Amino acid sequence: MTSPKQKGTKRNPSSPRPRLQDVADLAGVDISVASRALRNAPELNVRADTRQRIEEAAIALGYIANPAAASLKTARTSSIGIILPNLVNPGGALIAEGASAQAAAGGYLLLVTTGTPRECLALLEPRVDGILVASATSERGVMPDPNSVHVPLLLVNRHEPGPFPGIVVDDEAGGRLATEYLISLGHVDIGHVAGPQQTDTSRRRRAGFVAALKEKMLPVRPAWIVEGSYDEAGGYHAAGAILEQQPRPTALLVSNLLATVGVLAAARRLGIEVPRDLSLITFDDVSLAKYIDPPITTVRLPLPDLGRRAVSDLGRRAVSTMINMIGGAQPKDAMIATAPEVVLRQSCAPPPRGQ
Amino acid sequence: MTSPKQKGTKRNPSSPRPRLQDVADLAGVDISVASRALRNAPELNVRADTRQRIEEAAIALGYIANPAAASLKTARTSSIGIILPNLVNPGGALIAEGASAQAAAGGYLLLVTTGTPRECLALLEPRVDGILVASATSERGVMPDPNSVHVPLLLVNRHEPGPFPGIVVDDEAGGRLATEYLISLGHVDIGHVAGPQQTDTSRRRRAGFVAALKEKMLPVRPAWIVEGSYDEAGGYHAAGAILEQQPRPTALLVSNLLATVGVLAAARRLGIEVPRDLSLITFDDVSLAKYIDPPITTVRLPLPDLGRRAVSDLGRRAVSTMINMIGGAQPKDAMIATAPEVVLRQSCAPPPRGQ
DNA sequence: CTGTTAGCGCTTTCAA
DNA sequence: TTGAAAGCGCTAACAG
Repeated sequence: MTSPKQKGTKRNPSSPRPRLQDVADLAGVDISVASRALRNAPELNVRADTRQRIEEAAIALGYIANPAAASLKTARTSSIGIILPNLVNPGGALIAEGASAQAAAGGYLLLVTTGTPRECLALLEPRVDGILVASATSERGVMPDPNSVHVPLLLVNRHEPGPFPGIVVDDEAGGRLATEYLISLGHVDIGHVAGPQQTDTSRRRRAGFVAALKEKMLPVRPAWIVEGSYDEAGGYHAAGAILEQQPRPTALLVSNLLATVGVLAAARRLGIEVPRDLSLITFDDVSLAKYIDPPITTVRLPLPDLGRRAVSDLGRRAVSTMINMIGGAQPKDAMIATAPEVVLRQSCAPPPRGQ
Repeated sequence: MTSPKQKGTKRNPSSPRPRLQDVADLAGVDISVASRALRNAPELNVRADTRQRIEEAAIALGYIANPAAASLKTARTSSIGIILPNLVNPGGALIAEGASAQAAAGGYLLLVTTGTPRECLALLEPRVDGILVASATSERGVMPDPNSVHVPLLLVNRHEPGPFPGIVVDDEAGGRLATEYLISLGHVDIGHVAGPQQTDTSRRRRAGFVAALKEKMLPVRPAWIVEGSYDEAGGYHAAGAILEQQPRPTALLVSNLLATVGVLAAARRLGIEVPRDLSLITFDDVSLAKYIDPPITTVRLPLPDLGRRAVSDLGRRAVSTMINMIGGAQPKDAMIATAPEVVLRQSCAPPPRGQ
């Protein structure tokens, strides 16, 4: 695929990158003046015409500052890191896209990595001014020693007791709202395909589910609450375990959309028709939800369309908060207050007669 | 969300990061010796016991090298950048995950960004040793001026005439294989929901489709080849345009899986049953394909399961190639040779009688 | 308003 | 085998 022995070749395929000194020379000024002019330094002190010469020189040369050098001097990197469990689950991808947009707006580059915080930290930490963690954090050994992290760290969509603040959407309210909606349709026997209970999000969604049932004096049956991973296989197996029981629930709150695809597959296998025999409601209002059969009723947490593409508000807020933290703020856990809403589609119906 | 005025606060929440000098002091050696010892420099020249003292000191202090300083000195960053159109489409996400794994294995950090190459370049280029571009590149104005890129650049899953090499899987063979499979079932009237024709991948898939039809002396009807974006909406509208025609095809090759979800929705709307009235085959063998209804027959290009999760072989190879390029290699366009294969599921059947 | 200067933390000759 | 020293490109005092 590549020629085998080429060791001595020049690394840069084209001309070497111009340095600030080159710009200064071309503009006929000192390098320090060029530095101030190009950075709009607060104590600018550069005449407008001088500055224009410098900017023209920079453009003429295609000058781009060397961030390593700036970083060495200023001890900041203008980058923010985010650690996700993976890229294929739409929840994380949405957060990352929102975060990326907001970071760019604030003059930061977002570095996206996948894995556990422990794995990613050594690589990421020295290259960024702050780290967002959207991976699961509750299991032992996935979080780094707090003493070994030297930049602000913010948990996204989870909070944990401990030194690190978290920013979350109100998943509990979402779980509660979804459950109340099912109850309002007449359902009494409601189960829950829960997400991995080591994630804070899943625990909060489940807590909302349980709270709603209790409030309406409906029974909470532990056998109808089954945990599964946030993907099709997780939903498939958890739903199988619930739906093979006798009696079985007439409605299910499912942890996320991918799992719901698995739940639908399990229901088909068992000859259970959605929504006639079984109502389904879930989270993550991404476009897939409205194209599958039946279109899935979801709870939308604040992940609105901003601009031309779906972009995660949570990701945006996480980055704003992080930029404040980099500036020295020490926020406590924060809850994004936007009220969740049910997006009606066709996966819910009143319970079958007789039940 | 954050306390408003905290300007003077220390930036680092905990102790300052230890420097190499601290390690050297603790080990009682010169900083340059510590540098060599920790990096396993080729001309090592450090006694084993000295080296052990240094390593122990590094661990005791939790030393992590400052990449900005190293980078400034060595003019390399140990990072590779990848530019994707977005994170929500599983194709790109898979490539990024594979690339990330391979980069880590080679001692590189993968920086993931989304957007057009032109947008991302200034931010990315000075921070990485090489750039992978998996965004669309054919439209005018999305690629940067070749003279302004000073690091190796590799196009992933596309190739274009011009200065930048590309690495692709054999999408044309995939399109051909998929079409031949449909023909082998007896289909004669076959349409194609094509991806955006400004992407090289889509053009190659389409070329394979057309080639297979011609080879078998079957008619190629332009009205049955409709272009749509790589998402549910794209598939929905393109399929609508094809299936509302009279006569309509009995089978469709669809550009990707998300689009196929849209095609299924369009077929439902028109009362067309899959696979009885219409066979569907697509690309992207991700887990969603086997859980939706009906499970979708796909062509698998080399994106095998490596390790515990689906990881893109294409992403891995792109990174290996890039690491060679960083070392000076100048590869030509490369085609990953693995033969595509049909993954049989339930979206294909012989054409309905009479046709 | 502009120029001089002293490093940021690390790597890499080169001399001891 | 180790140590001394010169920067990498940029920023930020401070002096002119």
